[in-house]
Amino acid sequence: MKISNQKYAKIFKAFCEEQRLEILELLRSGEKCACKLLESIDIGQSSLSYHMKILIESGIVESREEGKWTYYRISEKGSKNAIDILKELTTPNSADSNEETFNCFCEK
Amino acid sequence: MKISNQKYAKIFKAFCEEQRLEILELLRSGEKCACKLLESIDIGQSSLSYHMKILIESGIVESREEGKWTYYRISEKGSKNAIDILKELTTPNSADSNEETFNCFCEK
DNA sequence: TTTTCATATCGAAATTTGTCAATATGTCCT
DNA sequence: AGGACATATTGACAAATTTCGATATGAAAA
Repeated sequence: MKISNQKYAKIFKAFCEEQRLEILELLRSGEKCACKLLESIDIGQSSLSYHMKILIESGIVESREEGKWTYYRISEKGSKNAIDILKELTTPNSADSNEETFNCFCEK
Repeated sequence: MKISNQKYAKIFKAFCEEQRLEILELLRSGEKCACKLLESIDIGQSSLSYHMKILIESGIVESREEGKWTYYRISEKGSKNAIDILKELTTPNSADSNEETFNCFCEK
């Protein structure tokens, strides 16, 4: 339980920061190298690198190296996974192993 | 653009933190009051209150007051909205107003 | 109306995250 | 080999988030 929450939190870290959403927005129109992203976003090179690492660790972005350059793209698999998990996290789960009544009456 | 990214980031803040995922997990099995959540989670009362505020501001959780108690539940509407946005954020967008070529060749 | 209980808010401390400048690594070009 | 370039990593600082204890608010119970 704890372990998967940790993993899940990591996935959604990709989306809880404006700069990273901006990066994702740029990647929506196709694969881009870091240098291209740097041109479009007002951020230092090492900061971009930091964000790309987080995006990759979340599984939402994949990278591909080609010579000097690193190309980034949105991972279809990672995205689908994130959507599935988000659905799970917000779906009622009556079959859960919750030994207490479902409704809380606070009647102590 | 910037404004909606800010709004979107706020939504996904709900899911990028372990404690909040734990709270959501508890709410999946039905509406709960703060006192019940406090019993299950190792956290102080004011910290819980802080997290609930973030969850509510994200739209993922709704609350209802009844006498002394406040009941929290997962918002179906907010959840659907989050899923829609997540899909949008990760879907290729070739029709985007991007005047440059879609692929980056870094040929300067 | 005084007390008690549930939750919210505040201010300070602790922790985590993000930024930048400098440097490291590794590739291409001569 | 030597220089130029693209990206990663590091360490120090800045900023944002999270936590806690104390206190405020507001409803119910006595």
